[in-house]
Amino acid sequence: MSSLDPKEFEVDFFREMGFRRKIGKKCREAFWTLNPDFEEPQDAPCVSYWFDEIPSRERLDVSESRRRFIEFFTKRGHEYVKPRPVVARWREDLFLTIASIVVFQPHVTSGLVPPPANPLVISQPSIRLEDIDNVGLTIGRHLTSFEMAAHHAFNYPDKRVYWKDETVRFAFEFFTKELGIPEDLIVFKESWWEGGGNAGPCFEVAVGGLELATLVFMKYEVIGGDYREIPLKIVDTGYGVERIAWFTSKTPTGFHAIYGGLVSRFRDSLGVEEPDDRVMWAAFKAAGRLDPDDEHSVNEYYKTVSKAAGLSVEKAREVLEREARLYSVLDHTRTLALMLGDGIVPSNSGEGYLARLVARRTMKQLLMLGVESGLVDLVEMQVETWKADFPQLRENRDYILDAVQLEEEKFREALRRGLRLVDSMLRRRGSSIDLVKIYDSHGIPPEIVVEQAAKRGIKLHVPRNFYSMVASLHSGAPLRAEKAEEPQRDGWARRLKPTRPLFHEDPYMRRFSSKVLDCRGNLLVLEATAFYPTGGGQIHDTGRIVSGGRVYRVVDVYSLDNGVIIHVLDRNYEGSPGETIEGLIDWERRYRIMRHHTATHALLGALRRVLGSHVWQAGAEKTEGKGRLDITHHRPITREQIHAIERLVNKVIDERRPVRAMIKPKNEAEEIHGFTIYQGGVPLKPEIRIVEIEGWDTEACYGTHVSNTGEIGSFRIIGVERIQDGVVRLEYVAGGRVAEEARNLEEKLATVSSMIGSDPRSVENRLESLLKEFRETSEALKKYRDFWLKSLEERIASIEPVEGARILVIEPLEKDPRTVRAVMRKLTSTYPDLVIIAIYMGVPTSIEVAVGDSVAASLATASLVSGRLASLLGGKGGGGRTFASLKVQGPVDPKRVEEIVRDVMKR
RNA sequence: GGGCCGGUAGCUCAGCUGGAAGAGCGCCGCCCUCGCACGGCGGAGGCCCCGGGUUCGAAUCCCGGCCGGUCCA
Repeated sequence: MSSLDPKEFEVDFFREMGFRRKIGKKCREAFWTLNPDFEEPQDAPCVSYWFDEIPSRERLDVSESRRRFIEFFTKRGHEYVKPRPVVARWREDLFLTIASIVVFQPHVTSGLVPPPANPLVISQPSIRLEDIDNVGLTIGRHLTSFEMAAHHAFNYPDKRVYWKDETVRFAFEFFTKELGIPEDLIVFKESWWEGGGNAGPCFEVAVGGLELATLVFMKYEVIGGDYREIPLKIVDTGYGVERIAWFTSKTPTGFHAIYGGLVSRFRDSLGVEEPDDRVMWAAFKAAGRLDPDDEHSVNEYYKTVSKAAGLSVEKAREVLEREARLYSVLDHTRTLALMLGDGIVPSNSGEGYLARLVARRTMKQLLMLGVESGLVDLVEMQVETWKADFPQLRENRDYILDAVQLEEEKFREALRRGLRLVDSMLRRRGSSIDLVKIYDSHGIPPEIVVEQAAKRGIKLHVPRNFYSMVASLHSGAPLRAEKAEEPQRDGWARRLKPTRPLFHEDPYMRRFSSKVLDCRGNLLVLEATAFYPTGGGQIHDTGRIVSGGRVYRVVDVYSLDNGVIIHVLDRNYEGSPGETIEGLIDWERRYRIMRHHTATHALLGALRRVLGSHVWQAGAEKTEGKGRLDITHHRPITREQIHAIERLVNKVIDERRPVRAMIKPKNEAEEIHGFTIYQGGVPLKPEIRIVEIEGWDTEACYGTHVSNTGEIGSFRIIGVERIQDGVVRLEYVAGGRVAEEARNLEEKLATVSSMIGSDPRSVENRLESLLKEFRETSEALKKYRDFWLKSLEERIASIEPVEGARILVIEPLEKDPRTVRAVMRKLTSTYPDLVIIAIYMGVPTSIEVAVGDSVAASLATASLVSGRLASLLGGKGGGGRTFASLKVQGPVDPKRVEEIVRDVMKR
């Protein structure tokens, strides 16, 4: 926002209290304060940390900080809302929950769905990975995972809750009354916030150098660089729970405040010696001014600490670098636990990659500390430490540790592979090897390569802008040709009213009548339809539409965003709007699809029970022939697991559980069933359709289902395949298709049996004897080859040499030129004076020439022989010193070939 | 979803400026030994991922696909 209106920041409270607006002398930023001595807005990197000098009433750890905040706001009319997972399952445009407002985007912020409470208070665990490489260095300012405590108010045009003035008062009261911070130390800096398509003015609240909260007043929508005021005005605050803990604890680093006793336990496991208190407090004082992205600032930081603590700069750097690694391991392991605890499966794409990224950055830090393994133990300590605050860590403990274990193994494997490669590069190319390329293609962090090179006595160094070099490698022209905009054949239908979905009212309806709403060409829109449109992983129905004695086939059905369902007919519709038609669904097909669809839900329930709750649907398709479900899972599924899953689904079928569909308000559905309902995506509607298999599985779903699991009949998994790292695809059949599948297998077995002259009962025995026969034949063939070789040698013995070369022309019976070549090679290496010509008669005839070493040296090379042959026989060819080949169009007389070769030798 | 790297003997890989498929380890047999290990000699083991193309000739070059790895959205 170029022209920020200063009026945006004038609140009654400031006037009442006598706050003054100032501009920072160095920082040039506007701020509000009661303190006549403040000349800067009191946040890093503008001023140093000095909050250690501000007395705290009491020391609050993370849990207590959170509790106090929530209590403060619930006492002031805010309703508590439970935090959501750190994986933003309800967002299609975001992988991780990066702030509390993300919880309400986009459905609440756009006005589509009311907030779950208003005003509300929440403490939302959030993950941000942008600054992952700075974590540790800034001793607590940067974290990859943190809790954003927040109170939100949503002001609608017809319902005002509260706005800037009240928000600022709350902040002031919380900091002064609840935390006991002196009034004149609190500073409100004017700023501007943007994110997730929204924007607005904000205050950053800082005390003693540490920013503790941001108060955002979201009132604009950002559309292509333009700011448009929106009717819904949102108070979006963010208080750093970890910062409150740090502020009140007065520890030299944030990590000491957040992790408490875990710091020394990690210190012991990683072998990082505890530095002198003086060094740490010197770091504290200097860290506020540190800009971690600026090499110069980082060097200044080490210098400042070394001076204050009486150490050499090298020593200060060494100590602080080791400390930074310790802290980043503390931070990353908690982040990893949280990500896995909310069910992320590490992989090489999507949010899975982000989990892998965190795991690998952690292992890199461990390696740099000289620690080879033990990530699992560290994560386990985090789970133990935080399980009361985040129950998902306790619930998914086994999965978390197993996934970490696997990641550790995979990284070790990648490292082993990569390092071997690096080694051979170092040997071949020395110091000119490309660190960026090695990282990008093989995942070996540059620091590790440098270390490896040092072992071989080669000095390399990591460029300062290493990661931006990696980034620039990826920015190169990803411009793909935009898909040619399909001609909008159905634009006219966008203005129609939504089609009534009869398939929801009665999924068993197979014939219906309705009025034609509109039609163009072969596209037909009805008032109501029982034809299911492709969607939610379920394929569309087919069938017939009968009108005025004419019968049309329905070949495709799809729906527009506005709920209008379009039937695609096999030919142009000849009727007109208003007339009544009759629709007939291809019932056998539809019923199979329904069974596969309900089977899919039953299967997912079984998968989550057998494999764990990290299992999420990653894609699905249900057709007449089979069901297909892709799930997130880190390990290959074993045969035993497949059997257990299959048994469980069949049990659910036998239990005849009722299947119910119902429409529920979004908030209520989420509250009752949790986010696991969003397996197949997130419907952006205030009310969503829920399909529930009683006591087994509940999902938001648009599809048609049978009314009782008993109708699925039977279930069988017919295929399991790993389609990418972290994703497994299952294919399965239900009902009558199970018998068909069994029949097909049986037919195949019968065919195979008869192909080998047997029957299904004795097929194994027959195959065994065939294999034995094959082995014996192969051995016999080998003997004949030896025999052939011997007979050739006899012939060679009787050949009259020409100019000292013996010429042998053969027409091998062998089809495989490789075998013949082996023989030719063997002979020419045994008899260096030998020239062998092999002729494979055919169209075209191909000829191969092998020349013994001494002939090639003194008389003629193979390429010379083949060249002569080619020019005299009318063919093409060439070759090397001892071997050559050529092709000739028609048949060739071996005698003539021999003559030509003799001539070549005589020259 | 995209970029990059790779797919050759059971394993690890070399060969990749086109010209007769290789090494080390492992396996089998023999020698050595009372026996084992070591050592020595000999041997078996290959759809060079698949499909097209270029070429007299492709593991090697080109195009497409499959699979794996990796980085980034």
